[in-house]
Amino acid sequence: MLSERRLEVLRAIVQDYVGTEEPVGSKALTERHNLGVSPATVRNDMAALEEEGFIAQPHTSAGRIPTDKGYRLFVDRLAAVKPMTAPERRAIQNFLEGAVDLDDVVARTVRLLAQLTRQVAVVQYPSLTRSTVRHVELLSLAPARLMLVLITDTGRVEQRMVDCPAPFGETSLADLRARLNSRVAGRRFTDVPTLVEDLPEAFDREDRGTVSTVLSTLLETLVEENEERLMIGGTANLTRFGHDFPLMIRPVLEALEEQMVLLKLLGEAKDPGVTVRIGHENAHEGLNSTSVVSVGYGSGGEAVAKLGVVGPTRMDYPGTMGAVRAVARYVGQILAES
Amino acid sequence: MLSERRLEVLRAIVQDYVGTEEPVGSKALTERHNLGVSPATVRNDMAALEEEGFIAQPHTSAGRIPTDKGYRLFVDRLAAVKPMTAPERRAIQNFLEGAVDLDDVVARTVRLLAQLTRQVAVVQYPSLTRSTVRHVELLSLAPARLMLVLITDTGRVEQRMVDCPAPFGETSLADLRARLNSRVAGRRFTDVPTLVEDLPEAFDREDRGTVSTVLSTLLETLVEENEERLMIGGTANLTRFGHDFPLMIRPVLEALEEQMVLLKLLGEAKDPGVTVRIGHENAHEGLNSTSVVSVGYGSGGEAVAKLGVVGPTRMDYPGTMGAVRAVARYVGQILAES
DNA sequence: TCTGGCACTCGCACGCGCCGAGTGCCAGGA
DNA sequence: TCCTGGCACTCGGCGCGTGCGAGTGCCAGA
Repeated sequence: MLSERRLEVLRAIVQDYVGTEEPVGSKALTERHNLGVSPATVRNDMAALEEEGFIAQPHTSAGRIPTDKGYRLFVDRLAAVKPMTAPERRAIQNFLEGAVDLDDVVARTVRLLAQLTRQVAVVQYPSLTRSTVRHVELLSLAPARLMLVLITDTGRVEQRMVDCPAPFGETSLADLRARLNSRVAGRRFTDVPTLVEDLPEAFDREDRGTVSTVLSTLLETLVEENEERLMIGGTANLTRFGHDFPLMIRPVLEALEEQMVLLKLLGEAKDPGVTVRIGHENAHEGLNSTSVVSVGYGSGGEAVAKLGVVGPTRMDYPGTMGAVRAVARYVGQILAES
Repeated sequence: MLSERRLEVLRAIVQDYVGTEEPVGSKALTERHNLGVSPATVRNDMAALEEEGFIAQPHTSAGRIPTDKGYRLFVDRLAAVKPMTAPERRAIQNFLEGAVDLDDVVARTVRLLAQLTRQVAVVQYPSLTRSTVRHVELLSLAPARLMLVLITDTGRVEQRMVDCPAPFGETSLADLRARLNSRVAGRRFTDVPTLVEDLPEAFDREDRGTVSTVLSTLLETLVEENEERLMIGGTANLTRFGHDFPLMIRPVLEALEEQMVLLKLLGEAKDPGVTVRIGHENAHEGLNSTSVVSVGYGSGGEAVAKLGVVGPTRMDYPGTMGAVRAVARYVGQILAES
């Protein structure tokens, strides 16, 4: 129903508005893009686009700006993901390769994403529930006090204190450690509960309490949504939001401080590729004037976590999507190596 | 040289300005505080205070606002740290007690501080170099690939990958693990280098390369300023900075993103009690219009790290100092228990 | 040394008018 | 049928002048 030219006009509006941050009028459009028609024609097209809800006027007698619906159409049908250039790809790789441990990988990824996209970057730590167990370690700190250390194949390490109901001998400890590891090492975390179910039965009556306590601590660690962690960065980029930003920036900062909000935000994107949520498509009210570009990453083919950026709806979608996708790819590689 | 009343006037100015965020004039001062003198007298005092550089006028014929020097005098001589109330103290304790591991303690502390002070909170992880070793763990991931896990008495856990120059047997590994722990467990990290110096000599020639590699990885982990980590939160509070904030907020956000800047900021405060750095006293330019209130915390008497808040120079110093001190105290307790 | 009085300053809010970018509509032409 | 040039209209932004009021400095008198 929308003619080819009208789509072209929409694309031109989005591109100009993203560049100039100012409402774009019919005359400016014809001057900067050779659409082959006069401003008057463009005006008619604009009226039609406005009728359909793809663009809007901030005030009468101003230029047009894209609506969320307009950006949606642009992303879905008018824009191609812009691939990174070779030097950019090399830079990404170099930057990530120096990482010394998982925290470092995540921290570097956040900084990298923030720099590349000039937006706020969010990186989720590899999910425990979607990883496999590399090793479980038990340390005796005091006669009735243990430390449980959990290590995943993605390099993530979690530790928990365990207060035992009764003192636990060094031999029992070694036994438990060995049995635990032989059962769960290399297995997926989601399988752990059933794998250790009958473990207490292998121990003396007096040790069973402690073994159960250790196991329940282990299982608690895996409870979804407790185990998720993430890191954000590049919040200084929010200051480039626009001239009217003082009122925009606060709800965004507030939303970014809520782990739950961000996790939901990333979690909602089920798409295997890059997902874009524009303006009001985001459930959280504070993020109604932002877009979220996210993608899963993982060491193998499977995604173990998500990463993405949060920026104004008026953003360079092709470039941002390209950067996000590229970074996710390289982070996956780095994790596979470690 | 400054009479008692003039100090009283300064105190009144600081208090009013902190409350109203607006320059305060002589008339308003006499109305809100019973100084026992007329506005005209206060005006003379103000002129004197301005002469000495404690207060300033934003423009001719406006009220006065305190200068950095004025705040400094206020903090040093006119203000007492405001202790937390009993319910507040209970709330702090309750909030921190639910923490499940060190990351959680730090995360909760950041949120707590940000909420209590309504400012940006910064919490440094317990320094490795100022902690003692609880345990060193070595795991074999592949024939020539180890994972080194370092656990401190404050609950901090660091892990590193080690690529061995030669395959390393399971018995050698157990041997190294045992020797390493018997030497360093319970010792201060700063002593570790000398304690492990001659360790390679106890091993067969073929294993020495690997042992050395492990040790140098261990030592690298301890290099100061690489090993420091921190967490920040409450950046949304920056939006309460003032009406002129758009230009203020960016450099602050940028400074907060630089780990190094923050570490220096906290590191500079050598005072055993609460330290306050006001405005231009902060070396970093972006923080010239902010004040930093920080204090050391630790499980015992000794500080293992710092925490604090960053806010506008126009802040409630007594209250902020009280909150920071109280939180530090409770975090110390929590760490001592774990 | 403090106080009341007084003239002065100056930032700010308000109202006004101009300018110009941008629009919608319409009649004429391909 | 679709495009184009022309035209009248709208309205936000900007510069300017004005009045107001909070606040000041200074001075003479208690």
